[in-house]
Amino acid sequence: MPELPEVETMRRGILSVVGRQIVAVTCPQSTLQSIEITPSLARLRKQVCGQTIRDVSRRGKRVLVHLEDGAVIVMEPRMAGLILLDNPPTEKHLRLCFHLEDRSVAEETAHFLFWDKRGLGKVHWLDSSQIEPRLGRERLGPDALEVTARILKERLGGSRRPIKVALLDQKGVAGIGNLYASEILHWAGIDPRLACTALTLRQWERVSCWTRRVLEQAIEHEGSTLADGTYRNALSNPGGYQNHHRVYDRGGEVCLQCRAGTIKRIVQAQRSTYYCPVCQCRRGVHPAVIV
DNA sequence: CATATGTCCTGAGAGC
DNA sequence: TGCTCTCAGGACATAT
Repeated sequence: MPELPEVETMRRGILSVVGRQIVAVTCPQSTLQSIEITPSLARLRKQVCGQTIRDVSRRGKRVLVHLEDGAVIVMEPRMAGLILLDNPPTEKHLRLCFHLEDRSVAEETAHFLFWDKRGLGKVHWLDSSQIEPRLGRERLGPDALEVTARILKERLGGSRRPIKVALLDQKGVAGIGNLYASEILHWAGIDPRLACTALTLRQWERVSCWTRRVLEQAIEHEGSTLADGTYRNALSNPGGYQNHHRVYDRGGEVCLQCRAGTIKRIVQAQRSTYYCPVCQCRRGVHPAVIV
């Protein structure tokens, strides 16, 4: 579930590791299958031990830990991964521990952790020459916090796919996932089934505007912790944006915007989409552009 | 080329 | 109670 707001919250949560040196990487005992580490755990260890962390950045839904030699550790939480300073929800799902040099200051963390309940997450070590080909514009679109109407129309406007499905494609725009795609389109008042080719510039303006607003608001609330309780910030505290959801997982409930419509759940590209048929469906739209 | 579908993985919850 | 089944959706591989 972690999307841009959750991943950004994790990034901010571990910023205190900047300036610290990694001294060891351990793979805590687990009865579960190991997550994918590339090129390998041995190589990761060899390359990062002794390196000082220069920065922690984010690209879409990935966190990049920048090392002094120009390489990066890329952490992908995917569905159920967390990047933590402490207090993992379970010991069982601890996948990687990056140990930091001991400064003998009790308040300072001695490590940061990669925890993953389902094992779908990934950790990569990339040298400086691999960063652009793996994470550059050819592979991932511009960050969703930086989109404009012009960028959206340029990158998605030619697609015949429904707008909701196109927003999930990380090659178009990076950072939007299933939850926020529904939320953004609800605020923008746009039918999730509408083909990208049918959107007007005015509608792209609404999408870009609400993309930034919804994601920024969600970051302010430190992301969304759903009913399963999996998502946590770096200190293992839940987020708060779930209390502000307008449509996601609210199928059958009354629309909080118009108080008239009932939130509908449909499936698009094997994923749930939630929307309000009153707020988000314009009369007079030709049926052919609803895909 | 664009778009669609299958796959990985575990835990939660439903139904019997 | 404990079993089996289905579902959740990130990103990418493979198919159309």
